Amino acid sequence: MSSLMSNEQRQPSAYTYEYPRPSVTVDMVLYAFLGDQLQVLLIQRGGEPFKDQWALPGGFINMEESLEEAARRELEEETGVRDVYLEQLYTFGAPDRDPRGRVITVAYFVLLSAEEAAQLQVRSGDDAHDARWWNMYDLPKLAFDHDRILEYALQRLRWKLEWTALGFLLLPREFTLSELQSVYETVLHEPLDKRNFRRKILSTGVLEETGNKREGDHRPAKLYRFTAKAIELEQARRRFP
Amino acid sequence: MSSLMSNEQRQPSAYTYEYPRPSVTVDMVLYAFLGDQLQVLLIQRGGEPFKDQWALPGGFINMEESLEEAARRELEEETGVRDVYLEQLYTFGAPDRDPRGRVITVAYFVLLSAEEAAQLQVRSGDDAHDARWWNMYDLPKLAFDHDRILEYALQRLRWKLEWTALGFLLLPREFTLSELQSVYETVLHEPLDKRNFRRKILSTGVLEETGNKREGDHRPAKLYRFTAKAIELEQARRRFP
DNA sequence: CCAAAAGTGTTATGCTTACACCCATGC
DNA sequence: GCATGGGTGTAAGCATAACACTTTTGG
Repeated sequence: MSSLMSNEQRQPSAYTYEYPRPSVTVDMVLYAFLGDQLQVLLIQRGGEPFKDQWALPGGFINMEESLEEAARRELEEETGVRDVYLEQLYTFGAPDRDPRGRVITVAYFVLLSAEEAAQLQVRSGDDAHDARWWNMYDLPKLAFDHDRILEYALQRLRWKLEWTALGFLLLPREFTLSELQSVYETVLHEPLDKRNFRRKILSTGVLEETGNKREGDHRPAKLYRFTAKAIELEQARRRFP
Repeated sequence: MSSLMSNEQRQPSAYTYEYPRPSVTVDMVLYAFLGDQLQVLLIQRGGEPFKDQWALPGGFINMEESLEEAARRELEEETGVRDVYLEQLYTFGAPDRDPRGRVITVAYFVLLSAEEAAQLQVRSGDDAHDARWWNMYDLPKLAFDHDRILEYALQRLRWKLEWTALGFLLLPREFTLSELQSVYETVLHEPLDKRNFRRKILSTGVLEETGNKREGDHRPAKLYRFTAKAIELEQARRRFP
């Protein structure tokens, strides 16, 4: 169980263990709401395997950081963003999910506000030669088992919006109720009644008016922000018993 | 990224990698409902670290099995039970959670019926010298970060019973409504109204009468079983929007 | 004045909750 | 016959869902 380095010569590339060990990575599903669409950030792989195919951003963990620290570090290295909403999603570990060998990945789930998505700039790293946002409902073929990870992430996102008021995490700091409704309709993939939506979301007390208006082509709309208590308030009423 | 063995001499204990790798384990939280109490199976460690302290059953994954296969294999090796309700809980990977080095654990969550719990027999393995059920609300000091894992597992179990009708997974194949209510009250840690509980649980259609009665000290009680559709029916009504 | 999006109330229905007494059996 | 747990119904309050028109602005 000891994690000794090779004791003959201190060469790089020499970590020797009594039993075989898997590699462990973190992969991130970054969601943003841009151009009235639910978008996911993918990178195009620059090397084998799956060269030129699209994949989730991510990378190997370091030995001295926690899993969440690894996710936040990779996120900052690859996109420059920090202090975002992030939670662990699921751990994928089928033995054949990576042709290079046994690689277990801990998937994370990130919701970016419009401001965070705008300031994001991809540092095309060593093994990525492109990166861009994709419409969640029109994705390319994906490397590894990343299609399964995205399917799972969409389930989680839907669950979140069905049961909590966290949809505003995907919007700018100030937003209109119509914009918020658009997020819910896009994620849940169904139309919603405007009056019922407004009544329900306002009744939770997580939103407050900013006093400002969104000027546009037509009648200006009131702007809202979410209140401090909103994020931890993942309130949901119970079904049982 | 290659997982070559040492090429000098083919000794056991020689797996050499270019970069350091963590060990990966699975740990299992086994719940059963015994003696009107919510119980958790713990093993007493026979070796260092945390010698003689209580811990969750679990073990290292093999290279050719998936995470869930590893969990089911360990479960069968350590307790003899198979084909149980099992789901992935969360992955714990703080760098200092194991004093022997970097060990990441994927925690699993198991619900045992009364029959499964009864047939369970612990094969005291190499590093366990005792094993027994503990009341979930009166646990000993635990090894590693297993107290955090159990806290998380209890949250998940509560969530499950609040939102689904899966409480019967902890009972025998035939059970009375009072027994089922007792499971809910114990897990949720609050008293429930008998009439409302019965109406609600019966209205879901996941239960059916077996026609048999539980004979006992007093008036015999009708016995129920869950219907086939019950397990996948993790129905819950939405809060938003 | 026209187009476009913002904003607003009411009603019917069904679910939730609170609450108390009789029933069947063993001893 | 009494102690014990099994079994049952109703009414009030609340949340939900369905539904259409007026308001405000820009061009």
